[in-house]
Amino acid sequence: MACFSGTLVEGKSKLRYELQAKEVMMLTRPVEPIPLEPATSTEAQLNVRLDYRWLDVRNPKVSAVFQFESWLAQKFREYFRMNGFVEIFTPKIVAAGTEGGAEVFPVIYFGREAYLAQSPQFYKQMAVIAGLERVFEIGPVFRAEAHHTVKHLTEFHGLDIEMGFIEGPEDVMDILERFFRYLSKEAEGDESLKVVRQYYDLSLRVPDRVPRITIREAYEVLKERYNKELPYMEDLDPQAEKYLGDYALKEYDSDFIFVTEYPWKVRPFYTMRKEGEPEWTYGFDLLFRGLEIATGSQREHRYERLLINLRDKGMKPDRFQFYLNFFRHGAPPHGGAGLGLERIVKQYLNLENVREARLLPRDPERLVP
RNA sequence: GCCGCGGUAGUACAGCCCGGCAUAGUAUGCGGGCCUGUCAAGCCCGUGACCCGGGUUCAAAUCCCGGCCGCGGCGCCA
Repeated sequence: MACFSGTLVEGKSKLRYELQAKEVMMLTRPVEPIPLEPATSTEAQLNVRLDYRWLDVRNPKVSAVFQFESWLAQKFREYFRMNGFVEIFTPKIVAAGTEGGAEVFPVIYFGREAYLAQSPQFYKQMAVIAGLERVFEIGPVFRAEAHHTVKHLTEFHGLDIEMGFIEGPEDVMDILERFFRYLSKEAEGDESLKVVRQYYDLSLRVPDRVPRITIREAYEVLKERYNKELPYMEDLDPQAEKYLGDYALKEYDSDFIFVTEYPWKVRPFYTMRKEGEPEWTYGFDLLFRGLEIATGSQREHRYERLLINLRDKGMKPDRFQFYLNFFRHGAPPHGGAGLGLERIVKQYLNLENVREARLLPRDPERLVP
């Protein structure tokens, strides 16, 4: 690595300029030839690039991803603070997983069993109940699922929001929708994104009204337009998500679509069930170009109902007593959502793999560098 | 976790199906040279590899088994 100083003059080279060096300072001398050429690093396979990430990211096209990610996180913070949300910082070492399932990483905490937080879910709700009213957090989340896909990481960054005194899940969707509209507008003119724009198309289709369809409507659309039949009351599969992304684009000129009123059986116990139709919920997903980037819902804020929900899920209330306690002294109607930072970046920049949107990705096999 | 495909120089590929006909090929990189205001390009020379462990066979990069790793899909999910 070296530092050159001199005069930049016009030259005959491809770049049209050349530096007439007056001084060359050798900063450090490599101990071996470079294994990955920064200028062409993206021609190598992703796993090789990740092995030599410090070289790969010297490629301006790669570094642009992280400049954009930094910008995006900043805009998230900016937008929600602007709207009265308070940034919170919740523990990542926790006593229980959100659903109490096996998808958490166990850690030994002074001889006791603890886990790496798979979401700030419980604590952001607590913060709302505590009177912070509207909160958000940007923080790491951990998932111990052995996924081998282009959209899963075992460690990623969650963009979480939670808001109190809502009228319904629409309030949460409204603000998410507005956030992406804001993002799109900001991305258009931002000078700091100049380099990023050289490599990536930053235009976003966010119509005045982002489509919202119930999952029951989605079943119909899938069946009629795409000849894709999903079992009733089941979750969308990846192909279905892609179809719905296509549907949103063609029918609404939108990169986004909300799918609402998910079945109770595929949603966590803290989700509020639909009034009069307890088999359905006020839970929704947000699809961005056919990929789930956010999950949200109105939460159940009534203590007795939470107990019923837990029982219906076959879960032991005592394991979640610390969480249930939050609701013992009154809780406002509230709701929120969790978004995946890397997934948003992946979809926004049309990257092929979420790993590209993470400086040092962790997956079931990769632990270094 | 399950299924499919794969693992050959620093990198990207070919060869493997039909085992010996290979001193394992090509491109690029790297080292040197020629050429040339410089760089790049072009040309020449050189450098450097069969994932690991078993098995089959006279003979394995090539066939079989196991492991590890990689890619993708699924389940699941942000």
